[in-house]
Amino acid sequence: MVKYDDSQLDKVFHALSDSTRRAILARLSRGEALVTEIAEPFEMSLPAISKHLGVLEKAGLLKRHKDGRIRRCELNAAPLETASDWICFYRSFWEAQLDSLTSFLDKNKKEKAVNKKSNIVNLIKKKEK
Amino acid sequence: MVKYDDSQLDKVFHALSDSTRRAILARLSRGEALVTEIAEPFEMSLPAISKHLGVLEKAGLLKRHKDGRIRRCELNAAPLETASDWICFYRSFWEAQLDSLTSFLDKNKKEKAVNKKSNIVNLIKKKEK
DNA sequence: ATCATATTTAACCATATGGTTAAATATAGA
DNA sequence: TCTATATTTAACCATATGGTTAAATATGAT
Repeated sequence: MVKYDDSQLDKVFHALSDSTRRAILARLSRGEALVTEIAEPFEMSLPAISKHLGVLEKAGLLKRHKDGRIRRCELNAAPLETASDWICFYRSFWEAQLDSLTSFLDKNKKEKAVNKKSNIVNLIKKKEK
Repeated sequence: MVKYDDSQLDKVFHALSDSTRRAILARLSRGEALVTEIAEPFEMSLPAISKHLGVLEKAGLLKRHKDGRIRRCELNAAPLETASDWICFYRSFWEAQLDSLTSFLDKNKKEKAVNKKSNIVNLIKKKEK
């Protein structure tokens, strides 16, 4: 297993563990926004939002650009790659649980096979709908 | 953006936000284990480990099988798929930041293109080592 | 200079978290 | 039945978290 930066992962996963913060990231995925704009859809005070932005910033997921009186907030998705990599280690486990296609896998080409299987599984899911 | 179960994601990401718990999952990825076995490498009391197991269990990442006096713990990676799906929405963002290959992408085949690009990026990374 | 706007900081509060030790529980074995 | 083993529960503690309101700060506009 590859070695990850524990304290970085702590911060990123913690930042993602709150639905308000996930919603803020979703908002920023549609483009930069001012603090006030970010806060608007939430029934929460501005200081509360400001704290959430701080948590996201410390996790490296958000960058604040001071621009006169206002402050533009920008998504910085890079740290999500580390989180994604960490989770991906477990992909073969959840896919093995999902069904029994795993038995077809050529263990020497595990990663490629897993990707192929993933596509098959998605096709099956779509047909079921 | 697809709709996710917020409280489920809250629990899973929170469970992942602690390095002890991530280490426990890593241990379980090598196979089932007893509570005592899980606790062994940590400089922490058994009740502390027991609490961590509780957090993982509530997130659905761990299953405990009572088997006489002992309790076997098993990894249940399924909830990680939801977390992975959530994060994957942002893949194009971190890849766009990574370099400028993005400009080659056919926006109508974004997902396929992103996968292709991902491979290219990995190749480049390997060459750099 | 004054006032309004955008945002953060400070001080506070209730609850959650991550740890501890000691006691309780359940079961295996002598 | 008595004792040792495996694990959880209870009670406690310090710190962190997520929220509040009020005050401070910084800048733009009149």
